[in-house]
Amino acid sequence: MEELVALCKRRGFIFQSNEIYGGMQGLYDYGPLGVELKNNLKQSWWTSMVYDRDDVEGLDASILTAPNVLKHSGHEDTFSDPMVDCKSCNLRFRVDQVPEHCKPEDLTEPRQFNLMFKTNVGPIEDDKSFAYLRPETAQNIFTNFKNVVDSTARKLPFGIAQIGKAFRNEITPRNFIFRVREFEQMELEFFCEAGSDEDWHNKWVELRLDWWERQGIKRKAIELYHVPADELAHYSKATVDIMYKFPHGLEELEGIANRTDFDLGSHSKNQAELDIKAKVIENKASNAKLAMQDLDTKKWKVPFVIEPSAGVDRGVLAVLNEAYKIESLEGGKERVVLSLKPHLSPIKAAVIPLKRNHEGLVSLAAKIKSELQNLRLGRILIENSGNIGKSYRRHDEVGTPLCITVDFDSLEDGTVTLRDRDTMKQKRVSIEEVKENLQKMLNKGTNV
RNA sequence: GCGGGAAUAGCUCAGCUGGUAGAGCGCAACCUUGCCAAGGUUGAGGUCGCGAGUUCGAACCUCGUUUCCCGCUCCA
Repeated sequence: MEELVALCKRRGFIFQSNEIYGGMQGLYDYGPLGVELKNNLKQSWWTSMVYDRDDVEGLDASILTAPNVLKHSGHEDTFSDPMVDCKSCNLRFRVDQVPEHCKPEDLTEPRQFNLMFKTNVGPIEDDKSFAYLRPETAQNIFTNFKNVVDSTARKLPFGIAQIGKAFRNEITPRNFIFRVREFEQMELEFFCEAGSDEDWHNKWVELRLDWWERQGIKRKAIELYHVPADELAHYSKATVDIMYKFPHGLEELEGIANRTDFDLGSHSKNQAELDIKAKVIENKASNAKLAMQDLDTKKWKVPFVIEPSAGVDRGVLAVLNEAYKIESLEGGKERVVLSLKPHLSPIKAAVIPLKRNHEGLVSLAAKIKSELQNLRLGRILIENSGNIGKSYRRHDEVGTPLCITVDFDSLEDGTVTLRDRDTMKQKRVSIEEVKENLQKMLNKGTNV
């Protein structure tokens, strides 16, 4: 883990937030290469979830969330607890659940552990004018359910996908970008008929495993965890966690939950008419019926929801960890390589003039760079640091799959050297052939 | 939140019993017809995480604090 953290900082993937003022716990910033990697991972998810399917719509909703939403979702009750620590047994309890053997003099003052961030909205600061920063992206998918159905004429089964920031005031952020207070989620809420929910649940577990494999996560580095009944979240009927062998241990990368009709039911008015299976609290604030009408029976039914919910930051960490390799070369040298899948690589290709201050080489390299960039395949970099060996190693370390070297022969015969990151093999091709080589490389192993 | 460890240049680290900071790599400029990180010359970077205290004098001692790591705890 430490090597990975050092590489991330040295090469501009991930920095500690607010570092020049001492840093802030549980917050990280993505640097020049990190933002590319993260965007590529999100794009791959969006492509596979929305573009490649015919039954999913996208959404990008607000982060600031009305208190009513998180009241009826159950978060206000489950995400906010006054806790005390017992100094003699070293355990923490909710104030109302302290066992008898803990003497009052051993207890600390109760402290509020509110996992949801609040912020003030509007000019007046009082108890009523606040909003929450959403603790998950799921809720405003549910609150937009009717909008999406009405504007797209969707029928069951169908899904709504969203990628976005979520915030949790974790007590102990830890393990680099694994557990942080501000993070990004990629969530799909897939709505289906009650009764078909278990089949869809199984299907989504398989689909998600496939996707992670296509991002370079080896199947044997993953274990499925069927969450036992007493550990299930308040909304869940069944949850399967995709556990990945992170550097710090086996932990959750994605959770696929069967949220039943809990959420749509909770956010609906006139619940008694809807035959809701989940236990929901009465809702007098909502003005909507989040249900679908059965055209045969004319009855309104609340769909069940299967939720594959993946952490973007955890995904970045997993992908980096899988790709990170140290190879031993002859002469006792070491080579650090990030064998990222090409579609995830922050830089798709580096164009390197063999001699950095030779005008002919540099301008030909710049021309090639600009032509490749126009293919819109991602970032192409002109690398002009002078020493060819160092340039190759540098790009190995940041995962650039292809290097294109312009030398003196290039000026004569219009050919360049292509160098492959994983095999270190080189081949000579004409400048015209570079494009198709690059394209072929990027198509290899993507989700398309 | 508790216990333990750590923080010195961009990175890795040195700095003896307190006497106002060093190395290698990296970086920048120039030179080098150079294809897998170790060619040459020159140069720019740090007040030693932050704040107090002790002392004639603190990177070094004391206290506090921030951040990171490990173990607990917590973890929709």
